[in-house]
Amino acid sequence: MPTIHWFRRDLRLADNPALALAAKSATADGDVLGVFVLDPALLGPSGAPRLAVLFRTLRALDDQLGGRLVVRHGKPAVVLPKLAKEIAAESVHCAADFGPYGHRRDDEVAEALPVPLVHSGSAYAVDPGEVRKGNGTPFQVYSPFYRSWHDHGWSTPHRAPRVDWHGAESDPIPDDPRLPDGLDLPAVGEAAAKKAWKTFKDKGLRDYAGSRDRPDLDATSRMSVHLKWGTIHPRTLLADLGPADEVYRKELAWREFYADVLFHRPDSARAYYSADLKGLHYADGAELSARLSAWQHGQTGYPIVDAGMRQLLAEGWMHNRLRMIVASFLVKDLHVEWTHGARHFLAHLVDGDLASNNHGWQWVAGTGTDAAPYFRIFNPILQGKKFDPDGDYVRRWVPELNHLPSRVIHEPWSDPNGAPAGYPEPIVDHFAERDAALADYQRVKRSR
DNA sequence: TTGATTTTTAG
DNA sequence: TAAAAATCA
Ligand SMILES: Cc1cc2nc3c(=O)[nH]c(=O)nc-3n(C[C@H](O)[C@H](O)[C@H](O)COP(=O)(O)OP(=O)(O)OC[C@H]3O[C@@H](n4cnc5c(N)ncnc54)[C@H](O)[C@@H]3O)c2cc1C
Repeated sequence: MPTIHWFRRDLRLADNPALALAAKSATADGDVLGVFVLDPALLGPSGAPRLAVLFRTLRALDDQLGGRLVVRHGKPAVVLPKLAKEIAAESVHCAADFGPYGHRRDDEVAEALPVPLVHSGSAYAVDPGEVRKGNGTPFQVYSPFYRSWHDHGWSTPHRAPRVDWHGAESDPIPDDPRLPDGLDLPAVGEAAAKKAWKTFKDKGLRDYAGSRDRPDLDATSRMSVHLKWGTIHPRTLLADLGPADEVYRKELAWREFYADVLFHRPDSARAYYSADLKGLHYADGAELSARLSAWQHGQTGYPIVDAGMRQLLAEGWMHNRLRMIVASFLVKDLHVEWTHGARHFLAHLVDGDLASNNHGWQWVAGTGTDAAPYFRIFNPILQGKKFDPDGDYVRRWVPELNHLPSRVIHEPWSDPNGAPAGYPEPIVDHFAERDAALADYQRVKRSR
């Protein structure tokens, strides 16, 4: 009898424990049916790069399965039972999916299925919820989590199982949405992920610690999109790291930390982890929409912010340093509640992930666990000068400023030749807004 | 992990 | 004058 492997965020064959189990469980030379459920709730309001990356990843997987990947539109709790009956499957296998809806949705699926739903593995080296403090409570601070996580360890990667793929009727994988002209999305799929990792491991890892904060250098691994859809598993990355690669390992551990936090506090996906700052004054009405729109379209008049936001719209990716700068600017300079920014990010990032994104935002907004204190306010001019010292990153994304010398590119209004035409004036005065944010913070703190 | 600004001090 | 240290949110 055949089994079903339900592909979720594990769109790969190698080191996929659930798939291995599905293959092993198929009795009497049975085979495995691989299905991906295109749940509208999973996609949400997604930008074109994000959708294109998913569809391309699915196409790559379909190729690996010799065209046998079964794609079905709908809710897992409806699609999977139907499919299981259709092919008289013996069991359904999948990786555990953590997050606000993961478990609840899976209970629903398990209940609706005529056969067992078997979980194994997850998208993390250490499953969320697995490491805890000595007293059994979850970690709230990163560094002790890291030590415990590291001590816990993980298995070495396994090879892809040999699988005979079972066919069934499939909905077509949707065509790519219209993309901006000349856009180069990253190559996706398991083979591309492996290749990208090898290139980074050989060429980028050594300089990572020193260059990871420089958006102009493109010195990071860009593995986030692959980790998002599971075309590579973090175990594979971790297995290649030596003692000298501590900095990179710690970044991977942040992803695992946030997943762990979300596991214990599923509500923190959309709601404040800590409600302490709920009383801050935030823009609303017409002011909110005007500011949000200027920010989203990269028209704030702060070059480093605009460069980042334009890259996000165009490519669906932004350097970590830029994510922090633009998030800080939205929350502390434009006084827009972090939830608006998080929604925009999630729709457009090709690596958009509930745990990392929402806790990244809560880190910036000062509402998360182990977050940056609210009073730590980024100065967008200084950040630009420090981390994009020659202005090359800004020039790449803000052509209006192409001609400016490095000296003034992060503050074009101070150009002795006058502010450049076609580029907006600063939407707000950073120093005034900084003072306003601090004053409001004091007010909220006093009132508590 | 991921600041900014002001003040002090070395050269 | 720039780097280091102290202080500030
Ligand atoms: C406001 C904000 C929102 C973010 N949203 C997301 C998101 O939706 N999805 C996402 O994957 N990352 C998110 N991050 C984290 C980080 O910015 C990206 O993971 C990173 O920029 C991806 O590029 P990279 O793969 O080249 O990173 P590298 O520097 O090469 O890091 C390697 C891997 O480590 C992990 N990692 C690195 N930094 C972080 C971090 N701060 N938090 C969690 N994991 C990290 C990622 O999986 C990344 O792929 C967010 C950060 C902030 C500040």
